[in-house]
Amino acid sequence: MSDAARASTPQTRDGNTSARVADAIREAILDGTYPPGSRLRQEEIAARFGASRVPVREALKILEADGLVTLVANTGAWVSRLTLAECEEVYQTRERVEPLLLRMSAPNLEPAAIDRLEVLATRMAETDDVEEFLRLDREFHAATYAGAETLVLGDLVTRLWGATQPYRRAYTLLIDAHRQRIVHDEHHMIVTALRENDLESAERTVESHIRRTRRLLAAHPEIFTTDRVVLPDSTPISQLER
Amino acid sequence: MSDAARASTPQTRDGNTSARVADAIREAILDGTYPPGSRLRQEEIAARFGASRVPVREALKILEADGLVTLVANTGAWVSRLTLAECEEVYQTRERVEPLLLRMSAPNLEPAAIDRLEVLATRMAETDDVEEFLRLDREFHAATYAGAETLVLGDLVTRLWGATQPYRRAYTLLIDAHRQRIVHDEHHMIVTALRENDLESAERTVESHIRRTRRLLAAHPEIFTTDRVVLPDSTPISQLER
DNA sequence: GTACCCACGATTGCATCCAATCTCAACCGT
DNA sequence: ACGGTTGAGATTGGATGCAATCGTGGGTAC
Repeated sequence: MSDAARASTPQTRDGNTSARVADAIREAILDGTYPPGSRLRQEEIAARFGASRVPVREALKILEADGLVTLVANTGAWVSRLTLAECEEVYQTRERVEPLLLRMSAPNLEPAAIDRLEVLATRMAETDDVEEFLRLDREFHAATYAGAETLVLGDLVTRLWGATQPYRRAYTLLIDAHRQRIVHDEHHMIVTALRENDLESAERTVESHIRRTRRLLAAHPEIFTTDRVVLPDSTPISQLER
Repeated sequence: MSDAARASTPQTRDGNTSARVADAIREAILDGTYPPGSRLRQEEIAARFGASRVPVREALKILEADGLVTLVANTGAWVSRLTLAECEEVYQTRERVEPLLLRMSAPNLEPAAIDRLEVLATRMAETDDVEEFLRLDREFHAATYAGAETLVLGDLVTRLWGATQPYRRAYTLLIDAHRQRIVHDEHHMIVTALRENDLESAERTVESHIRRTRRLLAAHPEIFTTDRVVLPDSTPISQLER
């Protein structure tokens, strides 16, 4: 264990190192540090977080249950790589589930929260940084669902977002962010529907919002077939380590 | 480690003890051996499966991610207990998701498979054993979804079923199985819709089938508030060990 | 009699160690 | 030259041991 690592977790024991490690790995996967297909070595991760391999293995099991990581017995762990079909499946599921979550959330959204949604949608239209675009998009929809006092469904949606995040990134990198005019229109439509308390319309807008993205992804199958993965800093990795 | 346990897993290592243990615990929860709220002690489980505590802990983490188990740091693991609100949430999610899964499955169901569905529905109407009723119900719907070549969505539905299984049992125990006439009618309606390849109708029938169950559960909140849990063999446990 | 406190046992959390398995490259045979 | 095989190194899987934490019961003060 490195001294630096030990310093960050002095000797206090919070009793949930594995959860912390799982969250950290999850975040690293979502922000593109670990792209799909990349290998996760227990020892390396353990060293990075100043823990032993046991909590790392527990974290990997958690992430496997989340669908973010694929484990092969006695062999190793890789960041899950979705096929186009699986990705479409996730999107179709989101089309059905997220409108419901929005319906549960909407009645509890304060006017101030809706104003903030508007701000987010506008900022999203203005940025041309891909990573910020993704972050804002995520934040927008999360804020949209923030009113739902839900445990199960919120977790589920978070999971579905997580599973498809790398492909959203790949797609956004492919398409110029400024071309996504309609995305911003849809976001503003959602805000309006929420403000007018038109649940029916809000549900339908989210649904078609997701469906449109699904179709666009399906129109770019090369995102799923290529071994080349472009990292956020534009460093191409031609052959992912196996 | 007991000799009996060691005999069942001689010294061959399959490399996925934790997955095996997780499956076994999951099954024990689903068949009512571990009712909601009961405590899961690592050492006891380890002894039961002839493993050390490490794979047991990994299994518990997996089950926690599945929502079947609730872990508290430095304190222990309990079989998750849903509130009525959470249970309704799961059912509402199922109302949206299962019709989709059925739609994906239906085109791939052979006529023979549909015949088998009919048999299952009929047998279900004839039995008066609660456990068999539950088993057949599960099998019926699983067979209904068997045509879907899906990884993500199938897993999701399985998970949702798992989370609510104990409450389905409690409810079924409450209501006389023979009174559930309408359940059988709904099942036969699903079979008919599948046979006639009427996807729209099949989707809607499943949806209202689930919705009806949700409403019935909501009409019996005592299932969720009581500490008394009736085990399948009718052994009442008044106070679950904490 | 009740409320608070402390110490002990029970249980979990994590690190270390060892065994089993896989990977990969060099080697051999054809 | 090419495909199959084998052995060393790398990596994972699991068991044991110890430290930290929590629940609980007994004791004490008020």
